[in-house]
Amino acid sequence: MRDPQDDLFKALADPTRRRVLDLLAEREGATVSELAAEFPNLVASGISKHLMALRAAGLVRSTRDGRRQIYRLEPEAFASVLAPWLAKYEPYWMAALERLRALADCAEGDRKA
Amino acid sequence: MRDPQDDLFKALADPTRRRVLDLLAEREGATVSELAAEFPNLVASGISKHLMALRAAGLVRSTRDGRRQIYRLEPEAFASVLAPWLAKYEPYWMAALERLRALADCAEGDRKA
DNA sequence: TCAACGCCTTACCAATGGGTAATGTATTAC
DNA sequence: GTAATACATTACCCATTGGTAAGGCGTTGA
Repeated sequence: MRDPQDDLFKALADPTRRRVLDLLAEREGATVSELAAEFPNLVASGISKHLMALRAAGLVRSTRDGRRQIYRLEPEAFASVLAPWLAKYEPYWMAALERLRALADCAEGDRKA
Repeated sequence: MRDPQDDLFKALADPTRRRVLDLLAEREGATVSELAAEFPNLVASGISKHLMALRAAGLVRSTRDGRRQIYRLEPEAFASVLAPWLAKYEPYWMAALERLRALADCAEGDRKA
């Protein structure tokens, strides 16, 4: 896998990896063991492998702190790979997004009523 | 696979399927054979399977026209699945996106100079 | 110094998934 | 009616991948 776009989408294809991203978005940095604690049905080494994939895709970044390794979200891949890809379909989903927003506004109106 | 988010990201994980989406975005609707013609190293039935996956993910929609089947982009999945997912990371990649835009502006400035 | 810790790496297994080939099913053309 | 077209579907093969278990390497604390 050399294509960064392919790396990114392959990395996002796994639900465990998406959950890891969610956790990192909430916590603003976490160690492997902290993340592994959130996955009772998984071994720590498995999380490590997932983090490798996320790092290869440029979605996370790791810094050493003693014997621990802190993982954080790396927004660069979002901007340099995902955003350009999304831009190609912008005319298509913009319209649908507007409809979604209208629906949300409508639902909000219902709650207020 | 029951989770729509999982279906969508799994569907986007394959480069052939992303290319199909690109072609559909350019052409505004195409048949299976038209799409298959763009993939010399693939058999038509393979394209059909990919289109099934894309349809299951809600990324494309198909309408019958006699014995042909026309496939189009379905923006609904973009808006109802992808957009909410992106929204969670908006604070992260917004900053990076701004930097990217600044870089683009810089490059444009260079070309003008 | 040495044992425990935190993480990475490797080897390996089972399951998934992309690919083809063959068959089935409408639909069109002759 | 019959043949050809346009896809869908099924069965099957092989490569990839998620998962575990075991071992390695650097770091920390006694």
